[in-house]
Amino acid sequence: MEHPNKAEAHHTHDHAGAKNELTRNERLVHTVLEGADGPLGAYAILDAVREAGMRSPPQVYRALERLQQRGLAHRIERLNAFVACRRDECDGTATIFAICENCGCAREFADGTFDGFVTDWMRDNSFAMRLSRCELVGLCLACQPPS
Amino acid sequence: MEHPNKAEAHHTHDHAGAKNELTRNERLVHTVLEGADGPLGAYAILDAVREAGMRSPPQVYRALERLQQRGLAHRIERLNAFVACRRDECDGTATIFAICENCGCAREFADGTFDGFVTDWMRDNSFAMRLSRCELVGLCLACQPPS
DNA sequence: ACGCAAATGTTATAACGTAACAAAGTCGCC
DNA sequence: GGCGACTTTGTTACGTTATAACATTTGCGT
Ligand SMILES: [Zn+2]
Ligand SMILES: [Zn+2]
Ligand SMILES: [Zn+2]
Ligand SMILES: [Zn+2]
Repeated sequence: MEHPNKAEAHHTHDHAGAKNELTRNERLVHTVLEGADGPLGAYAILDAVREAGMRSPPQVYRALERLQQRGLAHRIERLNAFVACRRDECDGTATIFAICENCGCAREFADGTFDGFVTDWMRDNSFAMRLSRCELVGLCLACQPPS
Repeated sequence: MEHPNKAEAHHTHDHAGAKNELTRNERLVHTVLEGADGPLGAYAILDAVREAGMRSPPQVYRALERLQQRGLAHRIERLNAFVACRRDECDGTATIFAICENCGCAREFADGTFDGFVTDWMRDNSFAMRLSRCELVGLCLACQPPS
């Protein structure tokens, strides 16, 4: 049983500042994610940046990894896809997504009650948490059948 | 943007009852998961059941899908791996895992505070939830460096 | 110019998952 | 028993997602 994904959550500066420190490839990928209307798979991103000069999966995955470290992008585990973070204060350690099964939209938010639950649980159970991920799956308002 | 994973959460009977309704392949896969000391990837499961006669990935994935529907197994998104559920009342709609990055163990639990947060949020935001998944990532007690 | 570290580029391959179709088992019904 | 409908199983072949390993270039301090 071995493990991946040391990718997330280091720095805690604000997004505006972090965006000015991006390398060329990071900026390319981030721009694509910001312009997308929903989560994008790594290979969809690759297609979008190919003409700008990025041609192979490792280039995209590396950029994504660093964007996640800076809290500028998140991976949605359930979809194997990535989104740009639009919450300025977000450091990527406690994100929640509401994912629509019909249109594929993924709305990111944070919640104090959730944070409290997580904090309490890790204290009570001696678990040294590095980050938490919560994914709510269902239908967004626009996709629900008329009442 | 298209979507998968209609696999979860139908029936709500208890596990003991559900286990007696398993087909041959479902039972094989479930037995392997129950005997494992942590999450297993689909191909690891395949290796474990090969001598019993299951020889191809679709067979394993089909069994896993039906075990998940019955609440007898869960997929851990972050690990692309599967575990047997050990909570008798679990229907798979609101599971929480604490995942250790060092030893790979995944402890499943439920929590009333979390359920309340989820219920409130979906009411306040008109989101028709089908299921929720929460994955806490860090170090389990056994894997934490000595204080 | 030289040395070093970070970033980028490239190839090949590993790991995870599914579509599509064929064959065999199960069960009720005439 | 024979037939039809449905479920389960078996098999091939492929699609999608992710990473290992190594080469090259870039930026920068000395
Ligand atoms: Zn965020
Ligand atoms: Zn929707
Ligand atoms: Zn469970
Ligand atoms: Zn551990």
